Amino acid sequence: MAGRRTAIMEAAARVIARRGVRGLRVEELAAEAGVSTALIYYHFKDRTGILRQTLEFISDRAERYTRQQEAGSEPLSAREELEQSLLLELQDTPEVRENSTAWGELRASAVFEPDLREDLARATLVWVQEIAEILGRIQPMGSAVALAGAAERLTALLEGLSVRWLSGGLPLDHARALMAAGIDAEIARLRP
Amino acid sequence: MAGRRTAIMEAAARVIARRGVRGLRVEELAAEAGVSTALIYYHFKDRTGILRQTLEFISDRAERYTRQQEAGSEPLSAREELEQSLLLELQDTPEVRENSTAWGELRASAVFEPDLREDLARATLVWVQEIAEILGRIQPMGSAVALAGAAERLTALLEGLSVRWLSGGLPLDHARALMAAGIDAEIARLRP
DNA sequence: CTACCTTGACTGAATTTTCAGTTCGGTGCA
DNA sequence: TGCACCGAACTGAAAATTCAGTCAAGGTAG
Repeated sequence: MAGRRTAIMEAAARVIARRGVRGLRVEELAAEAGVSTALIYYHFKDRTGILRQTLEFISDRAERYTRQQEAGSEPLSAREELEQSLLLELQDTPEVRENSTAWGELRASAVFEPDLREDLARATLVWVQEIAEILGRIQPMGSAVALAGAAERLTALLEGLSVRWLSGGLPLDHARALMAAGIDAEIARLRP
Repeated sequence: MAGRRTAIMEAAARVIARRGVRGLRVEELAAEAGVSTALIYYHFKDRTGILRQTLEFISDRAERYTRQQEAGSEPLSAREELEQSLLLELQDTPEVRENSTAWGELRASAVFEPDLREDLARATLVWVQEIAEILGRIQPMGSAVALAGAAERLTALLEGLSVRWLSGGLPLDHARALMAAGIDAEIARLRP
């Protein structure tokens, strides 16, 4: 039902999280997906095709994923929503780790592969706008430019902290504390 | 006099900036350094060795490079020094681009290669402490913890903005403006 | 002085390894 | 009948790594 094609991309996301884009071996991918290598070439043109499609898949998934809000419990304040949304990416669960790692790889790869930039820019824009919108609810009198700026900084900060965490230089709880303080600083800055 | 060994690492930094850690081919490196591939193996154990040593080389160079201060002109205020030091990394000169790109690659690679982590952590620590020290001169009554936190955030933010710039998603002047505002926010946060 | 050795830097040309990508006979199933 | 798929061998090329030696500088015994 999920479709083998999708299963392959899901597996690719896991392998990328484990080995990196450069470290993805199509044989390992086949094993991870429980599929023959031949099938991979049946569904995708070549390795680059796998990568392109998977990275697109990842960025789509990342968009959906941040939007996983309201689950029946009491509605959050805008401030809580902001914290939740940003701190969501700093958790040591397989799912988050996989997504953050893959996202980091996507960013890093885009430095050398212009092909990837468009998707990346689009996904980033959506994300930034989402954060800006929440910030707008916290500080309704903030100018659009100021809100957008704060959102860009917060998301960039999160990415920066995230790589440090994933590359072993920053314990998770410390990263979370830093992020929380960053949110404070930006919100404080929005009121004159 | 510079020594072939050093020349190889300099060439490696250039190749990494051009192709990424992932894209470094030892044959291309040899060509770039004007040297035979065999010489590379004479000086370095293997490809991983080249990377390890080069990345150490890059981080040393980056330290020196940020410290390029007092050049006869009037002494800067601590605030100016902070801005200069951080915005230095957001410039479109070949040298800065090369260093930033290579540094970003180092970070990204460390996610998958634990070998690289130690050097990276050490270099990051030195950098953070340098920034914390400058912040301490701006806000002498700030607690050490608060100063360190602000320094960690500012450096992480810079890294985050830097990859976005290098991956084409963020125009340089905008990145600089965001960074400057981030500095403001952190300094404001340091005074109670 | 000189013939002989040693050593470190270096090279060109293999050799070996690693992968992407292909092919093909065959299976299950709708 | 044809689509989705397996599996496993195979090809070809790109890369990494090694090898057998050259060359120059310096030392040293006779």
